[in-house]
Amino acid sequence: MDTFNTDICSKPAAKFKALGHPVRFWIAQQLMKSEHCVHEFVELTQLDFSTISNHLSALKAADILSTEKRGKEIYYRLICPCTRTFIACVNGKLEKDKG
Amino acid sequence: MDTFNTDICSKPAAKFKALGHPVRFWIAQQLMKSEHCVHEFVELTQLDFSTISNHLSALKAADILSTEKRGKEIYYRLICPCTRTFIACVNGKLEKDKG
DNA sequence: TTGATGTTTGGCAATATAACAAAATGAATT
DNA sequence: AATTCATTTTGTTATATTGCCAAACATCAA
Repeated sequence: MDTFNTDICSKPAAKFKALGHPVRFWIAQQLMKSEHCVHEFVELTQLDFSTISNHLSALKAADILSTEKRGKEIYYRLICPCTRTFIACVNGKLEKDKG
Repeated sequence: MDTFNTDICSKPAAKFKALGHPVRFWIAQQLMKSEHCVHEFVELTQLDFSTISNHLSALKAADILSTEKRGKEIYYRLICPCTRTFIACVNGKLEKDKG
């Protein structure tokens, strides 16, 4: 076992923390299928633009999302495929638990 | 895209939230290699027994850990291998970013 | 009963947090 | 240059959480 070291564990933990909010988890889940831009998320949540923007910033700060500007819009997408895998697995487990 | 639904997203998000704390992330990481019991974590963190116990409870409540009692001790282990995979991937990414 | 191993509860102080509104940015279009 | 559109940043408020410790409680084995 390793001795616990805050500095070492804070960064990876922050990634999980970023996904640990219903709205942010939902966003990541939507991005499993394809990229999307801010106003699409706003429409489907009924939340304020700024609220969604802040959630997206949080995910980006945790290096979970990347952005690309095309035309007037900014497209968000998942950086790491393992996020997809883990989300899928978590969802799978939850499905099983139901039945 | 799916409409956002709090009920649906809260449970999976809670799993991420559970891992979104440095100490809990570290615990999960240690359990990637082998099972351990409470006092081992206490020794290596210098935290109170109750503090560690609460962190373990949080992870268990999120269905990330399972327990087994053997003799005097209670052994904790990771339930889902995909957690291992995701942690390894997150760590790998962070390693890359450094270099 | 005693000792070892964990859990639960209570309390506190600090911190975080989510959300909205309004102002600001910046690119693209006119 | 001015305007418009998409998004971000800032300010604020209220709320909730949370992490931690300490002390009490539970369980089991010797």
